[in-house]
Amino acid sequence: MQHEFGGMDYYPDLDLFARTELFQGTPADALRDLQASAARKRLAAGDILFQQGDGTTSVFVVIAGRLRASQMAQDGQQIIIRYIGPGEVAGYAALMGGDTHPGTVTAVDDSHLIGWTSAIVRQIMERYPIVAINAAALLGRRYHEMQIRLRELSTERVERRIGHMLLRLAHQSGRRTARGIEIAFPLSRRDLAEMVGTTLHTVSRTLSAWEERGIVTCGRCRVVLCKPHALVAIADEED
Amino acid sequence: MQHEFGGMDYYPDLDLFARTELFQGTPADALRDLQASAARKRLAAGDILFQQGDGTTSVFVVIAGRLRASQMAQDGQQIIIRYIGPGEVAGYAALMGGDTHPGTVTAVDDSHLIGWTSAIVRQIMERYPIVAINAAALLGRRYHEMQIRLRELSTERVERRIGHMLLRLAHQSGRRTARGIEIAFPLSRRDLAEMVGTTLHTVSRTLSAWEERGIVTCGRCRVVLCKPHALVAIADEED
DNA sequence: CCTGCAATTTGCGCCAACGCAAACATGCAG
DNA sequence: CTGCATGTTTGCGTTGGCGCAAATTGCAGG
Repeated sequence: MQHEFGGMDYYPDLDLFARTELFQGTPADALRDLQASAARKRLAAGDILFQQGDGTTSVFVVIAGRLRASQMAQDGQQIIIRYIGPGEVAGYAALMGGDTHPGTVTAVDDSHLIGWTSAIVRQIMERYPIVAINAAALLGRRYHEMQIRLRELSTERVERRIGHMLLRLAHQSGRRTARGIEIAFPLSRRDLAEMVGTTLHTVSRTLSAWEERGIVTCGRCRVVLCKPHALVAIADEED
Repeated sequence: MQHEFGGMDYYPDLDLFARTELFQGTPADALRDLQASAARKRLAAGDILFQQGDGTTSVFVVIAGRLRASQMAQDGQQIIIRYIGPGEVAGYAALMGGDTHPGTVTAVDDSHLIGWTSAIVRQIMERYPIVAINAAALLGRRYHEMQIRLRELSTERVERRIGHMLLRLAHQSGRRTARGIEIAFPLSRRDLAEMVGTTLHTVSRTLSAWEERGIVTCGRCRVVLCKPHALVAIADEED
């Protein structure tokens, strides 16, 4: 629904490159430099890109596929921070000069990425301020997203939170189908629960109730929004 | 406990300036440029710097005092995002090219700030990449903070969340006193509740219980941690 | 010193959602 | 085709902490 990054191109062309959230607006010669110093990486669904606590070695830009960023506490409880799609950055720690990755990033679909080491990224940002400015913009957007989620989690009931999250996911990576808007990557009840701060049981019950009312259709790791407007009503109605 | 920004200096000297999270590492001539284009601002406790939804006009750096950043939903429910102290940035939207402020910022103590318009900030970041890099770093740190709070809010009980938050606040702006570490700005039960996602009633009950055990001492809008180690135990103990 | 507002404390009833448990689907491996 | 692992549904008892209400305390302004 957002950018289109041309399927499975393994060697992305400059044009595609220039539409990336980190590199948009970068002059063409800089893009060529960048491409020269980039490392390509393929991941199969389920593969781990890096783990929480790992030393920060690189920043990655997603060319195709989708990944999940998650945070874990010592006791094993984990939450999902966000899903990362084409054009977006994975491994922001290297952008901000952090020395370890604050979360784990896992591929949820087969994915293609390109990466740069922290040192190179730093040089690039010093030479081409637009890249540093883009980095600030992208981190600012994510910070803002988190503020909103924190507010939702603090003040809203579970049903409404699930509604908001599905709408957000549909917006980020929904795919129009005959039955409605489908979340375009495998999303289990547990995943959804770990995004909105509840249990898979509660998510399951909620989705069942919605399915009864024809608002959604779901299968194993699949959710299709049949009546998005009804979801909006649930998520935003006064009361 | 963190930086010291020399009390009430209204015209901060370059040295102080250079210890700011946004400008550290900036060359001296740039700092002089910056100072020339800055606008000074004083706020009394309770004054509003800007409100959620306002058009983004400026970024501010706190020289002295303390402010509170909050987020409000349509229904009036609000949460506190964070407290902003000396050396920190208020109004990050202008750093990331946003066109409206995503939250409201209010002074909780008499405060001194210096500010730059979005346009000037943009120019500065283009001319001195270190400033853009610092902006990315600072937004990254806040993003990371939010991830941790989101995880706590998702997975931990209220008592533990209150414990973590008090420890965090003490770390950011604690002041050693005879009785223990005092949170160095007015913090009501309601404020604490809006930071950890609960009600002022629950906060009050929790603090009362802790006061009984000698872990904290509190008054009206005051909290002193008498036994920080006991709080750490509550916040981090297994189980 | 008095008055009034705002912050705090505390009691009590209730319910949304959790936790556990058990049955049931679905898709992949062999 | 069959079995297994993983995901999903659903029932049921429990409870943390919310919501309401009322009493109390502390601070500021007159």
